[in-house]
Amino acid sequence: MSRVIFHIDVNSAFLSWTAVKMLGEGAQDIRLVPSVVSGDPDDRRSIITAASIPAKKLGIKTAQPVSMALRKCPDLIIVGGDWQWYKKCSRGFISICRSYSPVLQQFSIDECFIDMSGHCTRDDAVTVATRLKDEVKEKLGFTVNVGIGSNKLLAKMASDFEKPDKVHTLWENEIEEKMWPLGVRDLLWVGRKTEELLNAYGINTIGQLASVGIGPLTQLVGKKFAMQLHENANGRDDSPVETVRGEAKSYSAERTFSKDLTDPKDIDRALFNVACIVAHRIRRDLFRASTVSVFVKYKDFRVVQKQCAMAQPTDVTAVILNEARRMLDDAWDGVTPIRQVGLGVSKLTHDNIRQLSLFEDENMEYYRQWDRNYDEEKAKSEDARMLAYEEED
DNA sequence: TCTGGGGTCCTAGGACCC
DNA sequence: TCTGGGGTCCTAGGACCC
Repeated sequence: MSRVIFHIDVNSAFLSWTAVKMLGEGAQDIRLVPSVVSGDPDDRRSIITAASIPAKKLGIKTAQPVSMALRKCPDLIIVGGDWQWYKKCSRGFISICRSYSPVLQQFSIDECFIDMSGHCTRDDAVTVATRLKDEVKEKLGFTVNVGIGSNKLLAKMASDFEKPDKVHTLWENEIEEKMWPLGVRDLLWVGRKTEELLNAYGINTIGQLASVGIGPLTQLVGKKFAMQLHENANGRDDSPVETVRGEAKSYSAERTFSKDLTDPKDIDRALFNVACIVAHRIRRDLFRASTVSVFVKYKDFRVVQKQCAMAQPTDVTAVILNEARRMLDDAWDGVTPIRQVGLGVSKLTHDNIRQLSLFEDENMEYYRQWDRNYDEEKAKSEDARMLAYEEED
């Protein structure tokens, strides 16, 4: 049976959302001038999260360092992000999409797929998609692109065509004309490394990739990835629109320093901070973790990672931090300057069985109380920020 | 020019078991 | 003492996504 899938993508999401918020505060519309959103506008090491179309026309792209963008456009407007506001915008956007079809898969904060099979036909798909996009614009004040196809891959490729505020189709009979002339990099799952590899073998367009046999492709990228690339380049994808989001498999947090650090005290302070954040998140989601990992990134971007399995799963900050400290000692020579430090947990479980251990740290109850205090403070400050936006409604 | 932060999945090698 | 082969788990590293 043939399906009708929409992929809906907010145009320059963080920038559009920030623009809507600033318009409400009486500011100019930053979408109409060269502007960007970045993590910390005052930090030269931060990178661009979203750029306006006028900024993109000057060669400013997402993921570029702010310092580089400033060279291209000295009077660039740089604004910081506001996560609570973005979540509110995202909820409004998803809720409108869901009213068109309950079979919805949220792909990220600003993208989703909906399965429109049964809600519209191929013939009126563009009309319905146009109505959806106009409804978002009218009710929420920002624009989206809608891509339409018979599967998720084609829909997603289609939404990436000309922006903003557009509806595009990519049906099977349009693949040759609309998709095959594109460079391989435009295909989902082909990043910089794979592009370089394919180019080195004379495979430059998606059409060329589509005609390469599985055998030669397997030699290049391995069997699993070869199968995926071959199917996708030919426009095939039978994955369903998944309405239930799977549970998280890992949590992590990292900090990049404004200057590379060598003082163990500074590095330990950062490790402490990320441990608090990660442990708080797993407690919030009622998880315990069995594996802790720590990583450092050096000046030259070389990354060293250590991971270890714990005797029993835990959600206690102090326990996680101690493992991380031990591994960091192992990973870092104590001399080489460090750019970034991170901590992650995985092997998550909801089990709440605490095995009695003869060697349980006698301070454990103190640690748990410390965590409860931390969680309370965190909840209070988050409620306060959220409330600021809820009151506007 | 000099590169954030948060995730997922895959691969390869070694340990260990049968 | 030396040998095959399969399965699983662990760790390290690397690719990709937004």
